[in-house]
Amino acid sequence: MAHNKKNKNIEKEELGLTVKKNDDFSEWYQQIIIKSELADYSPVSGCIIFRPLAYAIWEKIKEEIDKRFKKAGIKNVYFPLLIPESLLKKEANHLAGFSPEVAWVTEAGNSKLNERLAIRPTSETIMYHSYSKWIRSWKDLPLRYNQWNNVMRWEFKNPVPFLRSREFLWNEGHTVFATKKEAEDEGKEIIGIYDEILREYMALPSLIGKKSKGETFAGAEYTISCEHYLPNGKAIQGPDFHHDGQIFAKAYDIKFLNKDGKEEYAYQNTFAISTRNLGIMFAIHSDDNGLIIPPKLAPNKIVIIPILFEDSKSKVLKKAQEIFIKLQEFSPIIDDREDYSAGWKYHEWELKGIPIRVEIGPKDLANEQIILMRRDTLEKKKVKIKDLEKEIKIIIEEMQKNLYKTAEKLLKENIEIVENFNSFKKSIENKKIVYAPWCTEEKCAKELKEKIEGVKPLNSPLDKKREIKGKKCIICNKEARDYFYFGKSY
RNA sequence: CGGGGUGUAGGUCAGUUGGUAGACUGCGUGGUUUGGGACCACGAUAUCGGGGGUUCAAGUCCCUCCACCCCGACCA
Repeated sequence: MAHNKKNKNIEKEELGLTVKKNDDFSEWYQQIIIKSELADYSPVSGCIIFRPLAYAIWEKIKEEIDKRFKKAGIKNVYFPLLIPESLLKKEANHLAGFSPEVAWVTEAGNSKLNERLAIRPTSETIMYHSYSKWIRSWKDLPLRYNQWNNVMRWEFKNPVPFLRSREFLWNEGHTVFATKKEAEDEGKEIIGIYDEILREYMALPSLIGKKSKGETFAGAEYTISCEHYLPNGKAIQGPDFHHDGQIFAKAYDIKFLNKDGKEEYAYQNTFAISTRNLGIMFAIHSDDNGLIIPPKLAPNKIVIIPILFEDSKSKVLKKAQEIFIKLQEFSPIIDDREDYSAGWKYHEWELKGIPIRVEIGPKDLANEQIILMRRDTLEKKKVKIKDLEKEIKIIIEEMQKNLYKTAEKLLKENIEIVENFNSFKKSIENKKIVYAPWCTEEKCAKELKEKIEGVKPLNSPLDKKREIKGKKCIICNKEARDYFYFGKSY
């Protein structure tokens, strides 16, 4: 009956995702985030609430990176949230880059402050103020500090959970060296750490390369970035590393006496990975059934669902409990709620991205087996209970690899190499990232942006480049100086 | 910040020429169920985004502010 059909539709709308990833990415993404209980909106526009699931994933990422930073000799510190306006103003480029999106504290209680205080959009200015006091001699170097904190950038575009929020969490590494070479060498180490975490934990490939002049961090000499490709055809920047040369050192007076007793400005780097990468990861891996979390990052890797019938309930529950104890290392969830059907639970946990489901029912008891379902392929497999741990470990490995492979395929299939403007335009219209020769002049980047909305140079790979000799810039047709990736940016 | 759209129960939405608040879902309790979104009964839940105005009467008309969504300039 029509009435029933209508009810059925509403029911579906309620519980699961109502749109497909390929049909309406933006709506799909929002539903993934809200319905899987990763995050929720807050009363402050652009500031989201990290619910336990999202925060646990972030904690794990943070833990792995932090471990590697510490091993590399980087120490954690904490600097204040508020930065006096006078300090923020010291480096002109840096200020120009951030001032449009700085939030200010102007009052305390009923009294106006003498000087406005910026809520940090990033901490160079306040940290370097101290650095200039702390660094006196070559013996004080290198100084390698990092902080895990929140920053605020008052974006005017619509906020999107994780991908573009006004407050976000990140690490900001701020290091100081006596020589340019030492500073630049650190770049390889840091990008190596970020890349490892992206690949091994988040199952995300990226395009690593040097940013163009126009896209370089405000106040840096150059920027190395990891660029990702989102399923909606947009490119988005992940972790980055900036070599500041002596620019900040000169603005903030960070000098030291070298071994010859001569005064020198220090060389600096800054680097960061933010909670934006959570959004990138959720967007790339998840599907029409809901969230998919790479198993290495999933706080609960397994959900055990006992199939309960009146006559066998206690036996099945008992076995499920045994398995629950046996699988503790995977921090399992046991869903023994009696007021929901098994099918309902399957949908719920798929939506929430639990990597592996263990089904156990009366038919399985006799054979000492269970059914395993993996979230990425939705494949089911019968497994003997004695082989459970072994099989789960295999599936976790395979799933982690498979997610990476699928993400890599998405990235590779969406890169096209072009050498003239017309095919460039066509590729961009087809939502590709384009690899093309460029004269590297900023006026060409500007012209490009005017000709094709939202397109910008992403970066230029550090190695394995194509031969640039003899190639022409796809915009001005003059001699090209480098190959760059271009794309519509998120 | 510019252009467009939307705000009614926790969620999705209905609400006719203005006449005083509805559905489904979810939530609570009890019972029957449970191998891919089961069912029955009862129950709680709305300052109709906020403020102001027109009117005998406003969810409905007008003004204003706010929030959210889409598209742009900016950005991790």
